[in-house]
Order: sequence, then C-alpha cells, then structure tokens
Amino acid sequence: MKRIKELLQTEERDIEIELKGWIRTKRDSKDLIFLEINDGSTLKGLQIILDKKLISEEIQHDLGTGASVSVSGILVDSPAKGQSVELQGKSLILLGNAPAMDYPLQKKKHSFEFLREIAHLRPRTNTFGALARVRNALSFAIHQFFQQRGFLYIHTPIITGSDAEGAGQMFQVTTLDINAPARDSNGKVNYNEDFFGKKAHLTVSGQLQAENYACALGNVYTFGPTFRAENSKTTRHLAEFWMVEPEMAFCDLDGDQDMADDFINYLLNYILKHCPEDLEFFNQWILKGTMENLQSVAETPFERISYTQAMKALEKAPFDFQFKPHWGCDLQTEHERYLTEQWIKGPVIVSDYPREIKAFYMKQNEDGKTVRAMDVLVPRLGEIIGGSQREEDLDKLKLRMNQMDLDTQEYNWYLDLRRYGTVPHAGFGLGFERLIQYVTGLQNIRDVIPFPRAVGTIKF
RNA sequence: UCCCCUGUAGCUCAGCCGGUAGAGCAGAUGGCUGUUAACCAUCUUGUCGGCAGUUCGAAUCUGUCCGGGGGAGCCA
Repeated sequence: MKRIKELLQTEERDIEIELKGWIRTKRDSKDLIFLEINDGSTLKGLQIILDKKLISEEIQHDLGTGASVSVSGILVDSPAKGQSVELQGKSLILLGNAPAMDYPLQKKKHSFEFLREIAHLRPRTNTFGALARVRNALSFAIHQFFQQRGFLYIHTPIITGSDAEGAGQMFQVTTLDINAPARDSNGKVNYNEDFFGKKAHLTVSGQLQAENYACALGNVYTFGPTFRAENSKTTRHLAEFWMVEPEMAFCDLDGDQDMADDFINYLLNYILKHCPEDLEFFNQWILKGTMENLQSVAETPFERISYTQAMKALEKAPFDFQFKPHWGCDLQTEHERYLTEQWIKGPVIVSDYPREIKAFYMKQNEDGKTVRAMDVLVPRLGEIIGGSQREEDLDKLKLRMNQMDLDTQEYNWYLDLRRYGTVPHAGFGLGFERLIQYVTGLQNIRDVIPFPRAVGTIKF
C-alpha cells in the first residue's frame, strides 16, 4: 500500500493503487462523487473520482467528512484544475462511517479553543497534522544535530529526590495515603514510610544529572519530559513539556552561546528543508511572514549583548515601560519584546545577568555582581533557551548555596563533581514546545503538544 | 496568585440603552455530466452557561458560581 505523499510525487501513471485514509470532503454531482482523502502522510489529500453506479446509495450517504475508506483504482493525470493526479476509483470499502449528526469536525475552520476540547480528534485537521509532522521532524533533527557532533544521549531520571532544583514548583510523587499518611512522633508526615524512603518529585530539569555525565564523558544531552507545578495560565507555559538539555565539559559561556546559535540555525535549516509544505501552511493560515523570518534567522548568527548593555538600551527606549527597567531587575516580558522586536529586530542572546536573579549553580564573574548566564530571546515568545557556564569551584558553589538557603547535604552527589576532577562546563535548556511555537507561529503552547497538561487541564 | 475580556443552534458569530431569538456554515430533502472547503432550491435545530435578584416583562440590568480566552508574575 502506497501513501499519498509518494503518490503525489510519483511519475508513474495508469497504475493500480490501493489507498486507505479518511475523507476530508465530499462533492457530488448527478453521476459522480469526488472525495478528498487524507492519510496523514502529507498535508495534501488525493482526489478520488467514483461513478455513483459503483456504490450503493446507502454507502454513498455515509461517505461524509471523517469516514474511513479503502479505495482501489487507477492513478491518472487529472483532467481538471486543482491537482495534477487523481485516483479513478474502481471499488470502495467503507471501513468506518462518521455520522455527520455528531462527528464534531466539519469541512471548515474551527477555533483552537474548540479543537482543544476535542484533542483526541484534532490530529485529523490540517493544522494538527502539520504540527505532528513538524514536531516529529524537529525531534529527529535534535538527535541528529547532537549525534553528528559526538554528544551522548543520556536518559536522566523523571522522578527526583532533590527537593528543589532552582527551577520552580514541583509535583510531588508519593504512594502514601494522602488521607491518612504515615506520621512521625511529632505528627509530621513520615517520608521514611514513603515509596522511596524520602520525599520525591517529578523532575523540573535533567541538568544536574546531565552535568554528572558531562563531567565524565565530555558532551552529553538529554531530551525528555519535565514538569512544573506552577499555577500559571499563559500561552507559554505547560505543566508537562519537553526540554532539550545539552551539557558540555571543557566549555565556557562563549562556547555555550556558539552551540546554542548553531543548534537553532541547524534546526531551522532542517525544518525548512524537510517540511516546506507544512511550514507554508502555517505561513499562510497561522502567521504571515513566518517562512521569510525563519529563513533569515537560519542564516544569520544571533546578536549577543550583555545584560548591562540590554539595560542601557531599555533605559534609552523612546517610551515608558509599565515596569521601569533598572540594573538588577529581571527582564520583564515587555522588556524582552522591546529588545527582540524593536531594538535588535530578531533573536538575541543576553548574557551575564545579575547574580541575585539567577540559579545557584551558575558561575560567578569576577566583578562579584554577575554570573555567566545566557538566555536566547526570540520575538513574540521571549525566552526560548536558558543556559549558563556552571560554577566549578567547590567553595564558591557552597557559599552561594548557603546564601540561598539550600541544603548542601542534599546536593553532596552534585558537589562531588567539584571535589574530584572538576572542570569548566556549560550547558543550556531549550523548551521544545516554545521552539515549535516559534517555528509554526502558533500563539498558544497548548496547541503545539498533542495532549496538553496545564493547571486545571488534563482531559484525554 | 493578581488584572481584564467572554459564554446565544453542532461550529463561527450577530442581537444586549428590557417587550421572550437570527445569519453563515454544518445537517436533511431535491436538483446539477468533473467538482475543488462546488453550486442552486427548500427545510430542521436553541433550558441565550448555572443559580438568585430587580421588573408587569430579562439573552439584554445586578449579584454570585462555573467554563473559556487574554495579560502580569514565575519560567523553558
């Protein structure tokens, strides 16, 4: 059985074909039925022409949007405009009908809000089919990029015993009876009785474990799900999302930035080459200008500025921000958008942030005020990558952890990297769904993952 | 957690200075000798998100609860 993607490309004609797929639209006249069939292999469908005499009236009636069919026929040049080839049907089997009275998808545009309510059926639409193909292609490209460069793919754990990893609220994992948990003599929950013998959570990042392997094997990466229990209802946050985290030994912040830049450029070039049809669809229906923008970004290195330079630019901005920028404050959404959309007019890497607003593990600069951190900001979305050179000096790291009230005992295994054969190393995290948003132009992050999990949302 | 918007037919939406509902699409029926999200004609569909209040009268005004969306913060 050939798929539509192949059939649309083949030069062969007058060959016998068996095709299976789902009906997108039906158009009929007195004697003929035209079906457009999609099988998911590509955005476009194949047109089937059927003589009404070949099919019982009962089946004709059931050939509506959403029904699944198997058609045998001859692939021919189409005499009509609109497609170059079509299938002259000889026989048709209705595999499963989709009663129009209650099948929710129609041959028209639906709102994203409505499609979210039928997330189990939305992959049958053009947009979500294209998204699935783009997600797939970019996942593959991510592995290919790192594999070509000799990085090892490390499977970091999903369940973690660390109480906090400096990256937001965590989901607790427990087998204790939440109505009557084991308690100690002080009446507090006794985690010795819990499954792991201590408190456990879903990971918020594979970074700390990736560092362990980088500091043994050189260059590694993880690509897996991560979880944040933050109560944030926005178009850029999910409770469960996928993150790519490379970690490189003998690498400083400059090398980290180079890698981030190469990485994004590679992914954009890959997707432009392998999914042009799907991207063109997004360009036309979701966000005009995406194609052009991706092409230009894929070719040019990112601008790099320091946080301090960014602050100066913000202070000189020709209008007032809601939140007045000052050295030491974190970049607000409005600041990021100004920098990327108006000042640089493209993606930008901002580095060397104030120590106070960044995580404990980031390498401290000699100025005593800033750390070797970098964020890649893109227009419309803001932060798509966050990374840093890690602090490899044991004493400095411990001091910082104490200042931030972290239990160094809990992190002994992490500190051992600095005790024994410590090396400069660096890495970053890329939010996969934000990358998909960037590439497709889709506004809401809940629409770029098959089954979104967000606060209050876990149907399907 | 805070702020704003919104909820009317299966879908998208109009009606909202009060007088108990309407369009397009979808659906049904018929027509059309190759259609392109076909076209033409006819027809069907509603606890106007729930509850309470104001009023002779509420889709319309008020309160409240629930759902959806957007923004902020946090971040990827």
